Order: sequence, then C-alpha cells, then structure tokens
Amino acid sequence: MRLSQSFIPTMRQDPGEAEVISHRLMLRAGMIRKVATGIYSYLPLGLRVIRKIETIVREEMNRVGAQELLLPILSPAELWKETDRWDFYGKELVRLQDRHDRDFCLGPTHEEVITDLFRREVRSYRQLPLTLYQIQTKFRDEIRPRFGLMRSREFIMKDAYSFDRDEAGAQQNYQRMYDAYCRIFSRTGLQFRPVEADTGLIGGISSHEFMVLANTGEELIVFDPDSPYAANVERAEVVPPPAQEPSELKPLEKVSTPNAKSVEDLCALLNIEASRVVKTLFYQTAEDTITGVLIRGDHQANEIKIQRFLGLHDLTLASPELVAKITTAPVGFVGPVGLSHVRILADNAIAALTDFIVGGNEPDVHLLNVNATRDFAVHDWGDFRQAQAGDPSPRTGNPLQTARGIEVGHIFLLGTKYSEKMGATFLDAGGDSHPVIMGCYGIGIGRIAAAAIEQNHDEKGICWPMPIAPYQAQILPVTSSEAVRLASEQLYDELCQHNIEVLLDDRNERGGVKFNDADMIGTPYHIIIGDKGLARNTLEIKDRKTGEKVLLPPDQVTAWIKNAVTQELVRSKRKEKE
RNA sequence: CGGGGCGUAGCGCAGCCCGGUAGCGCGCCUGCUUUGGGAGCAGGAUGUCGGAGGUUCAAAUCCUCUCGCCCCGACCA
Repeated sequence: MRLSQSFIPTMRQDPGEAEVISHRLMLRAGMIRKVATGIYSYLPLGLRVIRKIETIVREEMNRVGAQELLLPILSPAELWKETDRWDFYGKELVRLQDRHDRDFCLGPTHEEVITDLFRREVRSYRQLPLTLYQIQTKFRDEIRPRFGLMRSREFIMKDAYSFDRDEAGAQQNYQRMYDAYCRIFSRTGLQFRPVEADTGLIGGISSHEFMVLANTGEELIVFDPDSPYAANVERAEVVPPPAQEPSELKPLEKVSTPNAKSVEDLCALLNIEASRVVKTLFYQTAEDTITGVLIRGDHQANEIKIQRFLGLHDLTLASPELVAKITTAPVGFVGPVGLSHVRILADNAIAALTDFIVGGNEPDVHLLNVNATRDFAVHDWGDFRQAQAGDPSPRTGNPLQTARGIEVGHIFLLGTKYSEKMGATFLDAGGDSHPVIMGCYGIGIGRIAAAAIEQNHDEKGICWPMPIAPYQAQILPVTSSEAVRLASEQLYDELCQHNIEVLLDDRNERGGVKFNDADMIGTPYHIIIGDKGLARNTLEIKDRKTGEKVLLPPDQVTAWIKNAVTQELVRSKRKEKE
C-alpha cells in the first residue's frame, strides 16, 4: 500500500476525548473514528488488525472442530421471552420494533438464537457433539461505554456454542475451548492469564475468564504466585480464618460517636483499626424486608456471593429510609445487637473476632466489646466478602497477590439452562429425550486489539506484535532524490512480490513526519532509505520495538525482511504448542 | 440514573464574567526555497459560535429549554 493513496488519517495532536493509551493511539494512528458514544467506524488500518485477529481466532476454532456460521443481528422478542431474558437483560438490551410493531432486539449474545436453531434441526445423539461459532457484531447498551474499543456499545465478538449429550462430553469440549483460547491469546502476542470466574446470571457449572494483564484493566484478579490458581475477585473463594480459642470477653459498652457514619470516621474518632469494626450492610430482599450482612470494617462485601447465597438475581442495598423504618436507627449507626427481627448473615471473618465494634441502633452511638452469639444471633455464616491481596490462597495457603486485567475471553459451561427452557432436546440410543448440554465461549475481537496496544506501546506509539500488525514493514524514503525514489519503488515491488505486507511512505513529506507516523502506526520493521545510506550502498532496517538497527545492501533487504517476518510468525505459532 | 465539565474552522484551544467587526496554533490550498526525527518565507480558503426560543438597538457572550459529548459516581452505612 502506498501511503499517498491510503486512507490512514493520522493525528498530530492528542484527541481530547480519549483517556487510555490504546484509545488515543487508535485514534491518532487513524485506525478508528467515533460515530457516537461507544460506537466506532473501523478505518482501513484498524480493520486490517481486526481481520488478522479474526483469522487467528478462526484458525483455532476450526482446528478444534468448531464450524462457522452467521446468526442475524436482529432477533425476535419471542425467543428472549422464552428464557425470560427479555426482562432480565434490562436496559442493556437494545430493543426496537418493526413496521408491524413487533418487538425485536439487537443481539447482545446469541444463546437464544442458536438454541432455537439447534432444537429445530438436531434430533439425535448421533448428531452430537456439535460446536458452532460466529464472528458477529453485538450490541449492548452499556451504562457507561468508555476507553474506545475496550468497552463500546457495538463491538465484534466471536461467540461459540457447544452441544453435548452428556456432562463428560461437555467438560471435554470446555477443555478443548480452554486450550484453543490459550493458543489464540498466545498467538496474538498477548500476556494473559486464565482465571476462575463467576458464572453470573448466565449460570452453569464452571467458567473461566481470560485476562490480559494491564494496569488499565477494569477487572481485578487475585493470583497465587506459586501455583496456577488465579481468580476474578468477584469469584475468588476466601478461606475461613482458623477458629479462635475461647477467651475472656469484655462487657458490652456503649460509646458516643457523633457523626461517625462511616468506618473511616469511626476509626479516626476512636483511634482504632478498621479490622476491629464490623459493618452491617442491609440489602432489600423483599418488599419491606431487609437482610443484614456483617462484614469486617477493612473488608469489602461481595454482592455476587451474597446474591448466590440468597438465591436472588438482583441484590440492591436497602434505601436509608427502609433501613431506618425497620431498624429505627439512622444509616451509619445500625448494628446487629437487638435486631432479632432481621435476618443476619455474617462473613466467616467475624467468627475470628472478639470484642469488636458495631453500630448501636441509636443516633451517634456505637457499641464496644460486641461478640457474636453472646450479643446477637447470626442466622447464617458464610463467605460473603471480596478476596484481597494477602488473603491465603485456597490452594497453597500462600498470600494472594492482585493484578488488573482486561477480560478478552470468557468461557462458560452452561449445562441445560437454555436447552431446558427452550426445549432443545435430543434422543439417546434408547429413544429417551434429554435436554442438550451446552457451553458458550466468547472473545472480544476489538478488545484484543485494544489490549494488545495497552501491552505493546511506547511514548512514540504502537509496537505491534507481528501476528496482528496491520502491515509488516514500512518503507521510509527520507530524502527526496530520484535515486531514493527509485530504490524505494524497487524495494516496494520486491517486498510485494514476496508477499510482505508493506506500506510505502511515498508522501511528499519530510523525514521527520514519516518517522513519527511510522512509529505511531507501529509497523514492526521500518526500512529507511536516504541519500546518505545509498551513497554507501546501504539501507537501514529498524526494529520498531527494540529500536535495533541493521544496515544492509539494498539487494539483501527483501530476504532479510522475509526471513525476519517468517521467523516471528513461526515463533508465535510455536509458543502455543509448548 | 445522580454530580461535574465541555460543545467556537478538519484537530487542539482562546474569546463568554463585563453584549458592540469571531481569533490563535496545527492542519488544508498556491508558489518558491527546503528535505535523515513533526521545515522556512510569501500569499490564500474555511465558521448556521451544537440546536430552538427569549431579553436587547445589538447575543458566541445574558436567560430558558433542548440535543450531543467527556469525566466521576451509582448506594460497602
């Protein structure tokens, strides 16, 4: 491609709208342009990257026997009503009506559509197992789209669905996908980590997320540095602390704590550690009913765990009004003592605490030397808090560490959740009908591109890993003589003939402009052609990432580049075999 | 959904408080010179000041409404 004829609108200045590096660089390198909040056009350069990622994903999907199809973007409300997701999905589901006022939505995911296809077409166990996938644009009306392609409302996703006749087969399929995902992310040149994840409302038996490690990641994970254990904090189990030896308990005591509404206030006022405080969170669990959850002051409640324990799907904190009505105390001063009419759950950490501090159920009062059982009843003990750095690993007991990650893939073993609701069944060898066992497997294509930039850039711009680079080499004629022009043209032809994806910067620009654009775009190899070099019969090849330079006679450049590109592509493929 | 901020030339911004000819830098066009890390000189084009309504002799500027965008938060007591 000749830059003079290409549509690669690079920007000299940082656009005001972009926060994170990947978003800024995608805009500046002319890869994407915004159309509306969370909605982007992919310009030629961006599309090339997307296509390369898609190709890798396709190769690995096909390799594990998944077959590609394409489901529609628009799907009828009826299917979504069958699984109740028409209501559950909430505002994130983009709904619209056709001219006959029939309800439709833009697919945020395709379990319903694929399950419908399955139940119409598949009858017999002989047709199983079956894995289908597509690469399709999805729509989710995110609360707050941000960071460019990282969290957008319209995005490209690879979604695969597996159908098995039994649990063992489904597990096998799940494992095959897990392995395929590892290969995909290795091949795209990303540093990633599979982590145990919550199955969320999608439900099911097991789930893993694939996290690209990056400080700008929106997800928090905990990992055990000495074992493969890693989990999303939403999911990570917290090991209960060892039981305490019974000891002499101090008598309950009231203390005046004016305006100390938060744990922080209270600690400052009483000069104590947050770990001595127990906060009482109230969730509305039915109309006019609240459930209290006791969490140590320095811990964070994990609503997903509480939700799962209570068997609810939308847990919300009770309003201050409701809390005040039921407990007769203002929020900030509510505690479990004397609240026998409210169901109280307590996090396991509380069991190891004695003589702690809770709200006193009157304004500006807290209680000291409170002890569970002696002073109040706990209805249920459990793991209700979020894991944090330093907690013991559930596998080895070593202290866990935390890291930020970008979720680029998520796999679920669904079980029969959708097949049962939608009547997707098959007949076994004995003629009995069973709901098919499903799995679903997603990869954010655009998000991989963004994550790759987060991991591979410097102050000058992007440093693409070879397998997903939009172009493999870029020729920079940095002086304007006829000799340089001819040498550039000749090299360009040669590289094209050898199937190297090459950009020729034939614009009438000064060297500096070309250097800066090439660095920003991030082509892995830059070939610099100038009069100085030609006089010595050399061209300069620069490795974008390392900055290393090689001087070569013009007639050796093509072979060198061809070899280097091939090596890098082979290396990325080999990595996944290890 | 709540709070804050911003919409002025393709991009980045000033002007708005205190109403009176719409500006700056970059980019763009023409010409000449230049050409190994975002060139110099000369000349030039470009705006429904996000939109609607209002106040006023006069509105980018004041008032009301509206749309779009950005950031933070969305209940951890």
